Amino acid sequence: MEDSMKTKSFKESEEVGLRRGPWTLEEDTLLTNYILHNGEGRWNLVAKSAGLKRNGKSCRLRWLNYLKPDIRRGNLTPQEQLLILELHSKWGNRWSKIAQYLPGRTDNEIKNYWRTRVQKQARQLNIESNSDKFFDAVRSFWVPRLIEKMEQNSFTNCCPQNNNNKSLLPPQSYDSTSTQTYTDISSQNPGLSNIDGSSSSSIFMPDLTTVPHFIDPNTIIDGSMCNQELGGYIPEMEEYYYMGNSDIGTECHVAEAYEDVTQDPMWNMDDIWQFRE
DNA sequence: AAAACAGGCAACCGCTGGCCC
DNA sequence: TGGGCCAGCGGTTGCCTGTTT
Repeated sequence: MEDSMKTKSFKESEEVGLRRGPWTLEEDTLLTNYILHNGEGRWNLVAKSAGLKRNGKSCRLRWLNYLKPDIRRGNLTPQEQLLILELHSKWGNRWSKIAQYLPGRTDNEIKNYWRTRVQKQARQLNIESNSDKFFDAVRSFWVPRLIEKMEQNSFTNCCPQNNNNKSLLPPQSYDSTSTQTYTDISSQNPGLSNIDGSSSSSIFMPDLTTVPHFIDPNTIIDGSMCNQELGGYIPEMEEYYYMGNSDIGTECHVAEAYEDVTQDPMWNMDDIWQFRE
């Protein structure tokens, strides 16, 4: 960034007495309390009314990326990573659009993930992160390994329960108030037409019938709840979808155990790339 | 133990497009 | 219709923290 521009902006902020840099706990509290009582509204007004010496932009960013109650924290799950890969292949760096399909995740977080993890791996492989070569590497190695992780997760977190009880009762929701349902939207949403495994121009979303490491059909039955995690969120429909297998339960909630694995270092992206060795 | 380095992420920036007057 | 204001977006920076030397 050009120094002169930076200096100018900084001076402008100083001239009107605006704070910059990291937010304090007190500022967070002021902003949160104000929004919870008055709603978001115009951000410049929010900043002023809340008694913050910040500009509206800064308040908006802080709220959307950090303070908003439904923000999810922790590592991205393999499911989320797959979805990001898929959606990025469709839309490129349209972070906010991609974020719409990952509830609780912010565009900033996804962008950071892409730059720090995906592009890092591309660099280490010495290939362009948007090149065909990289896409091939992702399709051939990354996706199967992510799916393998999901499979492990199925056995670790879901299947013991299901082995004891074959019922299709949904696991506990991570948000007990949520009534969001899963729907097979493979035939409903043209923008996601490839998620049912049919042929399409998409290169990332795992084809459940052809990806070599994918769970076998028997596992899908026994671990049906787990495998409904192979999906995403459709903002327009306010619904979750899962990929294919429309014969399994039509309503399901996100497993609580699912939250736990997001904290697990097993989801570290680096070990997914061990094929390099 | 301390310095150097690298990675991750929060926050900032300028640009763009939509809305309103 | 055009100008100003604002929110939202993607790109970039810089700080903090963990790791390595």
